[in-house]
Amino acid sequence: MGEVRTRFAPSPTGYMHIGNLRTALYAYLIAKSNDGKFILRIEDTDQDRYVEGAIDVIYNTLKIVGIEHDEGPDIGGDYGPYVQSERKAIYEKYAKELIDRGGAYYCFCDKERLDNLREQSRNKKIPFKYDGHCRNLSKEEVVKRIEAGESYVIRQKMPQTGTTTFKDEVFGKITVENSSLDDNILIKSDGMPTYNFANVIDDHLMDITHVVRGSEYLSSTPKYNLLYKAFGWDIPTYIHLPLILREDGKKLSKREGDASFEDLYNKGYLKEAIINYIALLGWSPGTEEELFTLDELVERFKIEGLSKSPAIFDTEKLKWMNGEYIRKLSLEEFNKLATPYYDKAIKKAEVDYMILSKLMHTRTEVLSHIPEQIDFIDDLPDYDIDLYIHKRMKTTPESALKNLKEVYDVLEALDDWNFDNIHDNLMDLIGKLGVKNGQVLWPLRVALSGKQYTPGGGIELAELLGKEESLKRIKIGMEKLSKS
RNA sequence: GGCCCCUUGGUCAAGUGGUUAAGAUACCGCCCUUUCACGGCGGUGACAGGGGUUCGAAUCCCCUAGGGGUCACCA
Repeated sequence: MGEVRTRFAPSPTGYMHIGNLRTALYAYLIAKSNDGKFILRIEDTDQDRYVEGAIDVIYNTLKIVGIEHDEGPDIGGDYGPYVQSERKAIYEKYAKELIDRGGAYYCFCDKERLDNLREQSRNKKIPFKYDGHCRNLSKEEVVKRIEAGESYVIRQKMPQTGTTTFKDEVFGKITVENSSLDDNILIKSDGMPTYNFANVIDDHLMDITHVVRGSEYLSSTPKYNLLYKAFGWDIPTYIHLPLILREDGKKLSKREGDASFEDLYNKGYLKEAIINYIALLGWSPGTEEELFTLDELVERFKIEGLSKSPAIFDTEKLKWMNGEYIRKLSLEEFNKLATPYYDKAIKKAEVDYMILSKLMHTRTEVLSHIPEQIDFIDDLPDYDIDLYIHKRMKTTPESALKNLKEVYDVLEALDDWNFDNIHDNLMDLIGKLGVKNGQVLWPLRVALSGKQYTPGGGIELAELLGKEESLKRIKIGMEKLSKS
């Protein structure tokens, strides 16, 4: 076999949802794991759906995640142009050839007639199929009507008997009755090809060896096969991918599912985690490992590892995996990524972000969750003194008040405000009082944060908030407690 | 509805005729511990159902059920 060539052929809708990205990933992996080429082709034959800037979304996403194409509209290649709207003349030529070969025909049926047909089949409760009205027009009549300026499309002429079988690498052999195949439109009345035609022409002309796409194309693949046959072309290796479903089992939709790469990325999921996670939706390395970089995926990827059944996109697991990637970051890297989120939550207080990052690093699964975890830094929330009661710690409002006073005095006397100093002095106090750590530290943590859970304990928070603010908050705590 | 496809714990999944049916996540418990988190240890939980084939079936065949895809001058 020659060089493996795969392609990712999105239509520019301005939106890269997770399923599309995964298709791109797999196409890339199949090419790269075979030292092949990965091509980007833009399928923009639907002019009504033109979206400004949509192609940039595609470029940007691929660039961010590191899926680099070897050929494409932006970088060229030997098989261009890589934008379908620029290949109009090519499709036209092949459509004519196909007509000559008897695999297609001109059709002059207008929308009204078609709608009528559709209405009829709906009433009869049978699936709509073009009735072949124009299938056998004479050449003369066709010429005459075209010259008269009648609008036309070109339809594929499906065999009316027999079956068509094709082999898919993941789904195996699939056979359908030719009679169930509709005479699809190949060239629209605006002269543009439909996907049904363009994908076959382009895949052939661009020497695509492995066609990778979602399983929603499974049912139209026989038609494409017939096209290849009509032209006498080699049929590529088909690799249809199982769908990715939403948590409720429905197909991903951009309306509700919100599972676009962009959304996830903006929410604070790391690109490495997203790629790693979606790689595992529908593919398994066959081992127990599950953390892979893109390069490692290239190394491990095998078509045999693809599964047939659809996978549900599970945010919980993505979260966990994102946490894994965050924990792998160095403190400095984490700090850098977290800073914008700190800025969002901290407007007034002056805190050392590196100290904060030490606390947040193992406590962050998704970056966007950072602000709510540190919302107490700017403003001490108005909390209930019940917070001072901790069963296991055996703290009560009374003991809390007593120990808070002790803490206040110790901390107030501290000149050098750093973790070790705070720690040692507080521990001394605890020793002197002869109580458990929690007796002192729990009330301190509550007084400083006013929250039930915080990143870090009393000592860490004291260091973070600084002497002045810490003392102020402890005082507030004592006041609350003595009032009760 | 026709056609096509799919079906192992809540989720992702290994498994290709003989296994105590992996692992991960989630959940629960214990340990660590100044809360939480991290980390460590342990636990609950699955072959959709029914028929075959076979000495033996999660693995092969059939039926049923459930789910999905597709039936456009969209891709």
